Formats: sequence, C-alpha cells, structure tokens
Amino acid sequence: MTDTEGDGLDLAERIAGVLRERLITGAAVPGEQLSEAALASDLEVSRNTLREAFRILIHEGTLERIPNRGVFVRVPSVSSILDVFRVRRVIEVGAVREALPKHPAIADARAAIERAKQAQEIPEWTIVGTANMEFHSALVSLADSPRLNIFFQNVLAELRIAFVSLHSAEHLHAPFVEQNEELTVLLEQGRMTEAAAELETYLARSERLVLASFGRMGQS
Amino acid sequence: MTDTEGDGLDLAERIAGVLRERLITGAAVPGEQLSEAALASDLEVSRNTLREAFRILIHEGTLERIPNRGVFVRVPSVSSILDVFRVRRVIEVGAVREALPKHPAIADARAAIERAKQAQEIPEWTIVGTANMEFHSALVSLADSPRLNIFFQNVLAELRIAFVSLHSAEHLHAPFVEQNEELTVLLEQGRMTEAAAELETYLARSERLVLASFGRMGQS
DNA sequence: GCATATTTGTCCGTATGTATA
DNA sequence: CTATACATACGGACAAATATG
Repeated sequence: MTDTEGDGLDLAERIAGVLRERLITGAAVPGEQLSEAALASDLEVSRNTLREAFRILIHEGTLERIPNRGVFVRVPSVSSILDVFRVRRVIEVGAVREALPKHPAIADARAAIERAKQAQEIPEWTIVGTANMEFHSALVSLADSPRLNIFFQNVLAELRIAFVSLHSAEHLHAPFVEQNEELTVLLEQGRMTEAAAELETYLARSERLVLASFGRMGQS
Repeated sequence: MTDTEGDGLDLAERIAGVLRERLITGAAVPGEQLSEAALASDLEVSRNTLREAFRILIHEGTLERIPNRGVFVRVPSVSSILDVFRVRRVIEVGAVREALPKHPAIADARAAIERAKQAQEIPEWTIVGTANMEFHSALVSLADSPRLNIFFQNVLAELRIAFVSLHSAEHLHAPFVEQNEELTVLLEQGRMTEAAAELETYLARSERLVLASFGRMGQS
C-alpha cells in the first residue's frame, strides 16, 4: 500500500510516486518547469522513463504539458478550483447519500477524524491535511467503486497543490475538523440524508474559503 | 475535434487515439497482447513513443499492464462491469438531479437522441451505440465539470469494449432509445427529480441486461 | 528440469524542429 | 535574425524476466 518504494511497479511508476511526493510537499511549486534533462539526471533515470512518468502525472492532472515547451507543475486557476469542487459535490455527496449503514468505510472515516484531531493538538498541519483528505476519500469509498476512488484521489491531489501554494493549511483545515466529526456521527447513526446535507454545506463553505484565500494572494 | 489526425497533440497522444479507435471498433479484442515491437513497426513509431501511448490508455483503463509481461487489452469482468455502473449511477444521476433548467447540454442530449433514432432505422447499430454514449456524456456535462466529463468518457469507453466483445449492440441498445427519449423530454421540461429517477431505472435495467449477456457467453 | 529464444524494461546517442535570448 | 537551448522522436543496445521447445 505504500507508493514511493519499489514493489511490482516499474520504474516510471515509482518515479511518478516520487514526483507526487515533491508536489504535495511543496518541493515543486506551481508554474515551475520540470526540465527533462535536469530532472532525469537528478532522479538518475533516463529521459525516456521520466517522460513515461510525466504521462502518468499529466493524466492525473497534476502536471501540464505545453507542446514543444515542456511540462510544468499545473498552476491552479479559479476555474480549476471551481471544477474540483463541482466534482467533489457530485461524487462525495452521491456516495454519502446512497451509503449503506454500518459500511466499513465509516470506520475508516472515524479513524481519519481521530488522526486529524490528534495532529491538530501537536499541532502538525501537514498531517491534519493528510488526515482530512483521507477522511474524504473514505466518504467516497462508501460507493464501493475502485474507479471512483482513484479518480477522486487524483482530483484531491490537485486541490492539495493549491493548498500548498496557499501555504496556510492551518487556516484552511482547522475550522472543518469539528464539522467532519459531526458528519461522522451522522454516518455512524445511519442518518445518511442528513449526512449528505451536512456535507453539502461543508463543501460550500470550504470552497468559499479556498477561493477567498486564493484570491487574496496569487492571481490568475 | 477529430482525434486520429495531427493537431497540437504530440505523437504519443495521436497514437493513443489510433489505438482507442482500434479498441472500440473491435480491431483489438479483450485479452489480446499488444506487442511493443510488432505494434511499433506496424504504426511506424518507435518503441519509446508507443510505450508513452500505452501509459495513456492504461490510465484511461482500456489497457492493462502486467509487469514484465506486457500490455493487454483489458478483459471486462463482472466486477468491472458492476463498478462501471456504480460510477454511472453516482455521476450521471448526480449531474441530472442538480441540473439547471435550459442547460445547453440538454440540447446536446436531444441531438444525440435524434441521431440514435435515425441510425436505428438504417439500421446501423455501431452508430446507435455511439449516439447513445454521446447522449449519456451530454447528461454528465450538465454538471459543467470538464474533469467529470473526461473521466466519464474513459469509463464509458471501458463499457464499450465489453459491448464489442458481446457483439450484440442491437440487442443492448435498441430497448433504451425510447426510454432515453422520455428522459430527454423530462429534462426539457425542467423536471429534474423525475428525470433522475427515470435515469436510475434506466441504469438498473441496462446493467441487468449487460450482465445477462455477459454471463451468457464469455466467462470470467 | 534445462537451455534457448523472445519480450519487456531501461538506457544512451543523436537528429530534427520549435521557442526564446 | 542568428544563435542557443530544449523538447520531441528515433534507433540501437543490453540486462533481466518470461515463455518455449
């Protein structure tokens, strides 16, 4: 279940994992060009395999290719953020609304919440952010669809890059841990319709906050 | 808007387009291995670029890589079909339920329906199939989310491969043209909740039919 | 069970075109 | 406008894994 080290994956996928890590830790910033030659020698792989890794991340949405110019870390725009939240609304709310009571994913959501609360007290905001994303991934897995799960994970990764460039995880995550807690209680009680409604308001508020932070600093 | 000829796309993406075409026309059958050397010389590209094209199709879900063995046309399984329909239920129904009245995509849906009805009279079942998929893509675009659109297209492509291997497009599509017509009328009248309900029953019936056809022939 | 042929995985060198200083 | 840097694409090479006789 790890992803930076070698298993049955080939080199390109492992390299893609390394790049993913660099993106969410902020080691690579939006707009930055990823030069083939430089990165290849840095990561000690050939340019060919690096290009294959690029293909993976490009289709995941975290990198962008400009023809004959190279690949760049995708810079989040207002419209892309709006899009990500539209996706979240359809998928997360849909998954919650149709969720079965006592679904195992509810326990995963609970576990993620507890991790978030613990990290909040240290405080370790990167971990809070990770736990929060795992919480929402758990919500999606209520739909029991592997395809939805991986797609959703890609979309969330995009949002995370935007968070990094806002470098204000605390401000963005803190207000929501409590609300997610309430949502989880509703799930545990099998009150799915109410949970779906709660999630809707969560997403609306979160979207507003992200857009506000976004507009406050970097433009585009 | 074409996709087999060259635009601003690079070679690997164009090759991916060619392979996509081969897959939905049945020129490549599920389970078949796509040999790097053979395909590269056939398509007159280098093995490296072919491998990049593979990455794209693998991520789209139509091809599958088995480490150190090569890439194969993904063979649809019962669980993958179930998954595809779970995805469709969440996304299509979600998009329809929240759709705005008079949304431009409704006209697209109408146009696709008319194309399907025309092709049905020729009869040209491949075109009926294409029009049907465009109809459902139009439903998804009611959500105004580019990311949902392309994801959904990939998922539908998978289903289409399953259809090809069932080589019974007539039997699978014909009963539904009329039902989609009714659905479109509801959309045009702004009765989104009823349309969403209609779509739910459509998907349930379609899923049953596909699974039945599937179980009747090829195993796995 | 073994030796051999085939194929993937990965790398390198290089030619060509495109964008930028 | 020339020069330079870089992405794009190709072909060949070789080790390692896999399939075949």
